Amino acid sequence: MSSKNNLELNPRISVDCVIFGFDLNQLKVLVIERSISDSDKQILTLPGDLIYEGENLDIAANRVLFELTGLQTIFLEQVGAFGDIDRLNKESDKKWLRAVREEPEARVITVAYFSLVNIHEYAPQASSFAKSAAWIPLNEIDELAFDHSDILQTALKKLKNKIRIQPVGFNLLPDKFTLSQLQKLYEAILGRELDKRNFRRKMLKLQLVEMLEERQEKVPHKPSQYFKFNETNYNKLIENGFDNFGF
Amino acid sequence: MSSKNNLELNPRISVDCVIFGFDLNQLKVLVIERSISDSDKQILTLPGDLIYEGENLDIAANRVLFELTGLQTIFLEQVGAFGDIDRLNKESDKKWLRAVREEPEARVITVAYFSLVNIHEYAPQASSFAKSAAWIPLNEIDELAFDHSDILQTALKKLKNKIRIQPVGFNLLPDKFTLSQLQKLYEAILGRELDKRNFRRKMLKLQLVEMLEERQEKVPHKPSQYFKFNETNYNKLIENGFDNFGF
DNA sequence: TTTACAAAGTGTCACACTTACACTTTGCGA
DNA sequence: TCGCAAAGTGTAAGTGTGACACTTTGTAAA
Repeated sequence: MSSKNNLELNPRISVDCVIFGFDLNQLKVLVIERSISDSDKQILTLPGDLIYEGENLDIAANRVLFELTGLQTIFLEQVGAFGDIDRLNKESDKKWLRAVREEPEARVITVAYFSLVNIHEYAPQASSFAKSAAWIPLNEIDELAFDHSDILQTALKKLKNKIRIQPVGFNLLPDKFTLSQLQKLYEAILGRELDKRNFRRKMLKLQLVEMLEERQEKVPHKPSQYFKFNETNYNKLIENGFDNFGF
Repeated sequence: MSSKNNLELNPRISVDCVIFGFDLNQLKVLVIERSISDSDKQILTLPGDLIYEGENLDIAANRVLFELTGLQTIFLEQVGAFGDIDRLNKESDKKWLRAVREEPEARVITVAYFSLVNIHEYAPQASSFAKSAAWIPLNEIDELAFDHSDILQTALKKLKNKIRIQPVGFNLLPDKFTLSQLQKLYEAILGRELDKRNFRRKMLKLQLVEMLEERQEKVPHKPSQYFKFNETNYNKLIENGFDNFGF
């Protein structure tokens, strides 16, 4: 088996992470601005890299995410594998690959993961590798390198589906939050507005949240109560889902 | 980079298929009984194999499925990637790998797909490679080789989730079928019994099915009407999903 | 101190869907 | 003609959804 042959036969494996964050207002995504050394051409990518020899996929995903952004100990859920033959074939992307990869022409199959984090607990730290990691609002991202737009869209679809049947928000919100903030999160994910009264009724009926004594201070309007998640019920609902599937 | 090093660095990629079939009574899964030449030791696996150089994942999945079972032109939906370091490390599995694979010790990451087929339209044909392909009732499968039990469970979970929000059955049932048969399918997937009247009401209200003129014949009881899927509404519901997500 | 502002918070009604439940019908075959 | 076995059918109580508008309250500016 020749070296060239071998190179083609055995694709490299990478992992890419779609990290959603919420700043109490907007849904954002963590992206890496990558540039070829001493040039100002930049490409925007999801945080990702090749896995190591003998490294489990989910461990690799956590490692790569940490190396590129400083984010750690995150629960990552798999989105799927993306392996189209031409996924790295855009000319603008190949330039970057040639500058950085040992075997820039090699086929790479990537396994994508996604997660939700509280944006304020996780200020990304750009590593030396990436020029910078940054939170970008979902609706301001127009093009990512490689097939990363595709990966992002698939992850977003998964998140939208997830929110139908499981509670979401524990990882995206601070310990105490207002119901309006939780509602904004749902609206950001679902991409449409919800009725305030109906939303509150639902959340309280599910006993997903509990009212705290504390309320907002120094806001120029009626201060809202703070709530916290009821962890027991939250986890129960994660297990069982909260719709009845129509039967 | 040494050859050995290279072998470890670059995992092989395979695809595995979880094919669900329904015989109007039970949910079954297509498995391959694989044996090491002239021995009677057998292992049970999902249909799967290594992908070719330069072959897209979903095309590989269709090819491998066809080669092993004769099934063709099937819509395959991705389940995910399975890449744990020790997924091929059971001693009983390694024996088979050593007999069949060029590099039996190489790491293999697999991408799993699943699909639903009408069991009567797709009688699997064992190829020369596999000793035999067979439909086995879901509840009679106790152990599969490698991590294939894990893959099967993940695919089943995906199917259960899918059925909540999308119609299912078009591919699993013959052109004409009775509502009891459709109900049995749902019960098989969900793993619990459903109320006959409520089930019918729901299916008819959704306009998912249409009553045909024809009815059963020569059954030793009141013959049932045959129904067919309303393809337009079926596809519409696949697009939009049929629950309201609670909001 | 009064006033304006801005977001919080609250209730109801009509409607649709879900759940639980038992008897009658019908064609075949003995 | 009788028995069987599965098909087929209706209703009532309860629960969730969707649409809708006004009052409350703390802050900050006048």
